[in-house]
Amino acid sequence: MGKAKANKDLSFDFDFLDKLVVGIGEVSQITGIPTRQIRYWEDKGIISSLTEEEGKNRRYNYENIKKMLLIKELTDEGYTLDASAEKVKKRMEMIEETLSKLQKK
Amino acid sequence: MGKAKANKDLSFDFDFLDKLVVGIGEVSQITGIPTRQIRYWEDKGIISSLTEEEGKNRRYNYENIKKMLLIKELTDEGYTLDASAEKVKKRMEMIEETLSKLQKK
DNA sequence: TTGCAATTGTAAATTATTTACAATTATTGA
DNA sequence: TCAATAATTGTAAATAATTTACAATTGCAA
Repeated sequence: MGKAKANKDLSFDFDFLDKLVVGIGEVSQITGIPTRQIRYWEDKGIISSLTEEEGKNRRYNYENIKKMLLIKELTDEGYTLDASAEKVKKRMEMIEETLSKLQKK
Repeated sequence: MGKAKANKDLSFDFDFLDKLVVGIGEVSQITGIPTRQIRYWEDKGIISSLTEEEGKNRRYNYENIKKMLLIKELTDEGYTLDASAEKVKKRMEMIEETLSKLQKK
């Protein structure tokens, strides 16, 4: 197997992450955050979902999920929810910057 | 922002992919393969899901999804379903090898 | 102990998925 | 061409998962 081929398969994962959209149950499984808590955070405006029409199931992309994981990290450390959300904003910007660089490559 | 920090955030994505488990609706959105077709492929034994109990909703991990995408690629090229499945086996091994190397790092 | 932040509980309605049976549409070799 | 097989698609009824809304509970700091 050539190294070039392996890299091709891998770089594709950034397209994959881009398409990745999952429901609240999956997010809960992935992050360990209860669905009830995810909805609460959304009610509070801390996070957001992609869902357009109300009544339809919530959909989250990679960025949303990443954000939840970061917030969870910080609240576990002892920060309040609002403080965590504030801090996460800055980290999110970093991540986006990193990802966009890698996508271009 | 330090480069080290960015790398840390990124390497975390391999853990993320590991935890990633999604339902059939999401897989359909991500891959563009209709849910009906995904179930058909599963019936035929071409792909598999993680679901243990029957009647419960199907769950797919990253490997499953990747496999579907590869099969779709090949059938679109004109290969039969069985031939595609055969070819994909080998490519899957490559991908796993690549991923496991990156996870260790 | 009061007030607020944060989380959790749950019922009824709705949305999404499952299974099972069947029909339809290519494709291929005789 | 035609028959056989591959591949996909349709759908109804049952079940699983999610939504919203109203409320209760828990934890913590002033």
